[in-house]
Amino acid sequence: MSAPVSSLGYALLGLLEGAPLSGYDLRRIFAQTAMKTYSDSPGAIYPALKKLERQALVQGRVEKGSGLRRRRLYRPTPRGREALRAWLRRPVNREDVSRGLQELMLRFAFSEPVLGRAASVRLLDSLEAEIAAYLPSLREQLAGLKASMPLSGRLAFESGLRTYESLLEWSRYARAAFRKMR
Amino acid sequence: MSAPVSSLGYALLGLLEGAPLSGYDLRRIFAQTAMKTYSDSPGAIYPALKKLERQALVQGRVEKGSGLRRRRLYRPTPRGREALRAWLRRPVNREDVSRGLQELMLRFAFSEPVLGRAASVRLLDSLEAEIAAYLPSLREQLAGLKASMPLSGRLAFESGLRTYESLLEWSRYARAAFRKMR
DNA sequence: TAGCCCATGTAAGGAGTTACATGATTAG
DNA sequence: CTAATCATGTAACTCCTTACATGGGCTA
Repeated sequence: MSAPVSSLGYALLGLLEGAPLSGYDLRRIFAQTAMKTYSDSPGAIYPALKKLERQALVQGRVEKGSGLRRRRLYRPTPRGREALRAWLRRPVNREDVSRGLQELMLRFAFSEPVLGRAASVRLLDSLEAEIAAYLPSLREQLAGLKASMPLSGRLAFESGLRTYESLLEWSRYARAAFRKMR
Repeated sequence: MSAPVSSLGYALLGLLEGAPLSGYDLRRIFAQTAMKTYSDSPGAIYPALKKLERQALVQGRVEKGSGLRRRRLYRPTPRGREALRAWLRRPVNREDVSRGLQELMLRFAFSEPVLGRAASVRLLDSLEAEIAAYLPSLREQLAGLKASMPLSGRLAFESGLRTYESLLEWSRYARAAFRKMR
């Protein structure tokens, strides 16, 4: 019974699945790329890597090579690879869409290289289903609150609605992209 | 020198500005409305309220009235009202847009009832400026990584781009809504 | 040889999570 | 009178934040 893996933990596992990386590499990725959700602070990354290692999900070893500085490169273990896959295979649920979409998008980003196109499309399936189920309840809520809300509150709410609507459109676009590549 | 106020703290202050509420009321708001970003757990709300009270930003008092259960109703103090205003007046910066838009939207939602339309429009101004400055760097990043990225990674990135593009459109729509109401 | 980037780490503290505890009031 | 709901709270734990510490190697 391994302890639960945090969102940051999965992000690290996913990146390591692509290539062995050091803590410093990972920090640079979070600092420089659009993965701004995750902190690049050493106080976050290094302890997280240690925890994954304690859980036997990754293994770090100091790079031996032409007189370089000590650099601990981490690789996923078989158990780590399996944990990542299980995470990527989880169908999208209400929580995933109602509470921040960035973790979901990270999952989607990793899905194809790790599990293959079919799994990515399955993620899109469940994403569309969840959004389709969520949108009406949001629209209802808006209709109910419209009268009592200040204008800027209503507009902020509508911005949320638009986010989900445009995500649905994106999902269909993503589907088409997968079809084209077959 | 008051200690910093957390995102949750501002959310509470903003809601209390509208009407005096109890911890339980606030939990229900977070649980039932679309403000799913914030937790409705008692272990989050009650300590946060106590902290705000320690900082003299809110004041709680037990409702006296027709034989009711004890209910501690909180109201913002003058200092609390000023802290909320200062938060709402902060112009949008890169961090605000690159790292989760929900807090930003909360600020916008409170802006009009607390500060008035002009302040809401100023927020839109700085939001549009930030997005306009951020988008090109994202597009560049995408162009650079396109080749080395798996398809689902590219698509996830594009979903982020679309989010910002549609936020720009929303901002113009929001502007128009304010003009109409003049 | 000074200064800068590479690279890893720790310590203290803040804030949220889960789970538990407690008790009052209302509905059936 | 029993269950559900209202209402507030605490304790233990985890995780992240900020700030500091350390030292190797490269470049001017």
